[in-house]
Amino acid sequence: MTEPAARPADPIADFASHVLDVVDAIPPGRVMSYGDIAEYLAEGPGPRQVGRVLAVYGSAVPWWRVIHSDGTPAPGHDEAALSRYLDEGTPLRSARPPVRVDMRRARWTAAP
DNA sequence: ATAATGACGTCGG
DNA sequence: TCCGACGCCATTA
Repeated sequence: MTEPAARPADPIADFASHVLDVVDAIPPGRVMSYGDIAEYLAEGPGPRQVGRVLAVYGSAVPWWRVIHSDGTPAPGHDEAALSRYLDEGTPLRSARPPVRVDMRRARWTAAP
């Protein structure tokens, strides 16, 4: 091999990859919280890092299906998110600011 | 190396 | 219901 050294495993990139994969698997009309995803991956550093991944790579996945544990969408994107929710028929507890998804009904578990 | 920041979550007032 | 304080942890200044 002409590689200078074994490619250093990038735990961060690996984590990000898994996060994006999970988000992409959330069906329309359903949502997961940052904490849910962190818990599902179970080896991730925590919910905040899930948020970081979405802040950077979120444009490539259905980011509006990832919200806070209290049902409120990502800060600064509540307007765009609401539009998606209405379109997907996501159960809402409040369709007017503060926009809130009905977590009890909309919460999705990354079922295999 | 220490401090501040951030697409979080939980608790107390 | 709304807001602030803490704890958490990678990234940035």
